Amino acid sequence: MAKDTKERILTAALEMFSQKGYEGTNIRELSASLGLVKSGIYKHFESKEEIWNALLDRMIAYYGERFGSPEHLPPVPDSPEKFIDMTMRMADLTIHDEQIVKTRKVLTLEQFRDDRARKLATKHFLTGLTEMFTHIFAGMMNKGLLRRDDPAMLAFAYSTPISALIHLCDREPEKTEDAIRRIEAFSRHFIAAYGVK
Amino acid sequence: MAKDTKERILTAALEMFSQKGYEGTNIRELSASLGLVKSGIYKHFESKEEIWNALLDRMIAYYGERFGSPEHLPPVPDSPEKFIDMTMRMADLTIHDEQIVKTRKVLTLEQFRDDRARKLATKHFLTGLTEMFTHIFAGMMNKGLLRRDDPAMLAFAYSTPISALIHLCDREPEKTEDAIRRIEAFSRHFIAAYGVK
DNA sequence: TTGACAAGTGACCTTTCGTTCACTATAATA
DNA sequence: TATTATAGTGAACGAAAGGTCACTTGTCAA
Repeated sequence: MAKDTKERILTAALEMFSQKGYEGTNIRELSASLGLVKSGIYKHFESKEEIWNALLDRMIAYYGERFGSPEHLPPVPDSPEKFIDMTMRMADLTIHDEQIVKTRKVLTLEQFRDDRARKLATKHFLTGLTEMFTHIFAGMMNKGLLRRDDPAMLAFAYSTPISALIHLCDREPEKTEDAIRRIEAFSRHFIAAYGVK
Repeated sequence: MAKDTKERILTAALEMFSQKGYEGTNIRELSASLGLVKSGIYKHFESKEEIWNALLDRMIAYYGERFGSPEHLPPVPDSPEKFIDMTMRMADLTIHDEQIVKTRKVLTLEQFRDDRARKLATKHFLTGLTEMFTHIFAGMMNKGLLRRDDPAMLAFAYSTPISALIHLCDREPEKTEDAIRRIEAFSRHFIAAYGVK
């Protein structure tokens, strides 16, 4: 039982960093949560900072694989109802997927301290969703589902309110159900305002 | 040189907490930034945690004074152009006022650790602006400046994109100019979509 | 002038931090 | 079977953390 220890350390580090931040996390506790004694960690990483950097590497790579390339863009929905479905599926995933939630929390906590975290935070919190919806809205306009307008502006106007509610879920998980309802209500309102009648 | 030391400590604490977070801040450095030696601080506060709580008290009180009561609501603008002016003045203040910026950063960093910070963060980042614009939009609908619609939904759709750009400024200050331009562009787009022609 | 008190100092305490190191157990390789 | 690399242990380290305390200084009221 060995070779995956490095992975297990990173997983535990994501968990702790997302709850207590980098400074608030200590190696003893981190090792203990893996059933190790603290010095054991140093067989796999040279320092706490190296753990942090490896974790960021993983988060950046994961983001690239998952959202980075055009072929991962979702298909353009061909009805308003399917558009709302897609939004709700995406929201559900991003709110409930533990790894994604923890990644967002870590980026929230470390965005002012680490430059790579800063950049990745902007992608997660702003540009990522906006770019995705820019593509979708351009497609929907071509299909006549949406009024002709600046797709990037619409994408910004659509994704940032949803993003705000996702942050709310991260901060106050007990409001998750309400937030999901509000995402759907907002989505329908948006279609009512910009959809082609 | 004496009685205001408590205030100076809180000011310095806001500065440091906003940059390094609570855990990342140490009392020696904090005192040094005031020209004190660390034990001097303990003449004014019993512990680091008491400084934190006092700072939160101040932030909560300040928020209450400034945004908490109905009489502080801005007047309902009586033209689209004045509405945009008001938005831009507010954005400019909230992006450039150092105390407000530091408060947002502290709340960002400590929202998962401290319950009062959690609640205040939600006010700062979501409900505060939304409530304000709900009032303004209801007024503008009455004046015939805005299409009749759910004012709370419009306020949510209007304030959260602006909030996202404010967060961007906190995170990447070099993008401030661009963000302010985008706030204005969004504001005009919003009026074009929902304003009465 | 003196006494009292608040403000600030510097040495010191304990705890906890990240890190090191000599050692052991294990399991695959030669 | 002997060897060797790998993973994990436990004691110890120096540095830095938060906090205490006896002491000095400066200010103002009595």
